[in-house]
Amino acid sequence: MAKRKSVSIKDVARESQASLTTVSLVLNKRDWRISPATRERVLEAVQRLGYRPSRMAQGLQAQRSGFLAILVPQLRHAFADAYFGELISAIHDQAREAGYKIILEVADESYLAASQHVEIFDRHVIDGMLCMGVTNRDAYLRDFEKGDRPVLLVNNYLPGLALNSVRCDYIEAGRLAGHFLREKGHRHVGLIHGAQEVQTTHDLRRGFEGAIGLNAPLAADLLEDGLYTEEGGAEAAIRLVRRHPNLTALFAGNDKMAIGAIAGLKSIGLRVPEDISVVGCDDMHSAAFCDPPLTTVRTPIYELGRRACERLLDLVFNRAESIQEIHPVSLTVRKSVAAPRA
Amino acid sequence: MAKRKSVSIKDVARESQASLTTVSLVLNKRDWRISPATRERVLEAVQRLGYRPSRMAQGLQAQRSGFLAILVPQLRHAFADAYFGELISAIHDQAREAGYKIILEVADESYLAASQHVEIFDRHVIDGMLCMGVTNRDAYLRDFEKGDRPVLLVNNYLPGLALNSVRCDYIEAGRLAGHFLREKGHRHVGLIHGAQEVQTTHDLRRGFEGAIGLNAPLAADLLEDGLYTEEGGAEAAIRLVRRHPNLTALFAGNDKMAIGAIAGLKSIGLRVPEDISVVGCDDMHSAAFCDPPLTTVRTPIYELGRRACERLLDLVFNRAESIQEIHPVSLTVRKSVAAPRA
DNA sequence: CTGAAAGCGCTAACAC
DNA sequence: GTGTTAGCGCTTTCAG
Repeated sequence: MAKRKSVSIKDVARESQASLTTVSLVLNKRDWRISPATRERVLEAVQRLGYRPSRMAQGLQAQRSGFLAILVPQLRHAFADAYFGELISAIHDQAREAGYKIILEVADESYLAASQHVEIFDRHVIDGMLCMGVTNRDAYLRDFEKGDRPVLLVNNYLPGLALNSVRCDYIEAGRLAGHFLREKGHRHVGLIHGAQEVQTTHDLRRGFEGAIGLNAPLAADLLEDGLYTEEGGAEAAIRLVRRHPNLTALFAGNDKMAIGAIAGLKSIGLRVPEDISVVGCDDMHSAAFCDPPLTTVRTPIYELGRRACERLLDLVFNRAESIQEIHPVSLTVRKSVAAPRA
Repeated sequence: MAKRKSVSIKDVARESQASLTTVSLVLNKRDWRISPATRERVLEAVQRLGYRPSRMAQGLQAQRSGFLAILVPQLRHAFADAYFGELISAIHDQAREAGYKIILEVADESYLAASQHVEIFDRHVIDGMLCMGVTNRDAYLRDFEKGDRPVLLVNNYLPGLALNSVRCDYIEAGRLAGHFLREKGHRHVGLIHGAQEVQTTHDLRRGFEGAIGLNAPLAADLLEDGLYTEEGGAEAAIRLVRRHPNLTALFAGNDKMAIGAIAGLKSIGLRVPEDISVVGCDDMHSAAFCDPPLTTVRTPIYELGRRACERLLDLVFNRAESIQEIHPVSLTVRKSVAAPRA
């Protein structure tokens, strides 16, 4: 591991018979007053020595690190998840175009106890932060309410808190699913929702309730928490149909639960969609690939991730003060919904 | 977005009537010669002002950034993948314990064309790099062969190149799968492999061939490329059974292809495992959740990721010169294998 | 057109 | 015990 002594701007200056200033000016295209000859010499030296400016030194000088953090909640294995993965991928792509790098932070208990989410700003490790998978219980988000740090929630929001947010319209998502099922003739439907502490869970339910032709909220015994997981979705589905054998359709708050629900229903001898229909939400890659292919509400996660990153940088560079964006959703029809059995 | 002027070590020095040195010494626990009274004053000032040392400035001084990169290949949406996700999660967890942060880099064409994979070192953005999902065609890896930069391949290796590597034993993985199927009585088996340019693909095949009781390599028409995807696995499975209706079992090089294969087989009216058995490789989370639950070779991905990160830091801190580690695998038996039909 | 010098925030020899 | 000072590598006034 031979320590390669890195070449600095000084070396370039010496080699090109120019001063530090001159080299810096040339490199930063502020060279409109530098003579072509000098510029050539500098550029040649840069080339020859393989000089690359240190980003740490530049950062120190500019008081900008060039990093953005993605904060994800503690999950079994946080990044092994298609939903988060797609967001992360999108954010990365967008950040790169802006010359920014992405760092990953997991907001687990010890992390928050040590106030790492704030320290990462104060220590100038990052210029901005995107928070994914937040819930109403994430008290640490209050630390960002003053708006003195560029922070933005991705695809969620917290009713009480004034936090920047870019998200999909989950009321409309629920409405689309409910409307589609009603049109197909379903009158007895159940809902497998995600965590109650996630605001979009409530939005989704409200939209759904309105669209299936209910004037009142869905009865509590037509709701089950599917924990956002396949396992949870499977168990929730089984509990629902055991309790209400006349159910003809289920709507799940995300595709993972929907896919789990299908597996669960099959495991107790029900056919999808012949005996019971299932609608998901997200339109993840795997939604097209389960059996039967899933009819689901498409929330444009990738596009949303890019947009969130774009807006965060607006915050970082003071091109925006505060952000609230709600993006439209649509319905992807596949094979998991049929008319109710006679 | 009020620009919060961050408090520096100077402010602390002034407030605590001490010098920069003293403050620095106290903060870095080199304070064995500082008087308790002074230390108290300093600590109090630090507390009161909410001082946090700038990591950029520290990095500049120490010539260490405190960042590690994870380099992943270009994928449709790179991070939306359970295999990579689990590795990333593991690496993150390990890095955190060492006070390191993880940055994500995607090795797409434009990235490599610009030699970003090298520049990120030269610009002191990172102290080390972990490469995931590499193939024999990744020519850029040669740039790391000299060993002057701390780089380590995760769960793969390249036969021709002298690169650090921490990986699972894929020869043994193939052997375990083959042996299990043979024990169950299978004599006509097919293999759905991953990309030929991935070295472990060959290891897996060699191990498999040996164990199913072949003296020669598997006939070419018993092999299909499943592209590491569900779709690819499905198509490969269908092609194999169409071509050889007497096949009683399939081995897939990863769980995604195995799950796809099961879906594909079902779609043409075959039952798993009654008509045909399927074995996967990885033991991902979803392997327990398909229908039927997948019998698969467990490659301890999470543990491997942590270990890879640990060893990379050994490289970074010159505690190791070069690294080659091969980790054991095991078999997880579920429901996707039965004895061949009579 | 070009260069000297200050300063970003921190650490560590080397005084005193 | 504590402070002075010289960098780490870069950008940017401000003078020539």
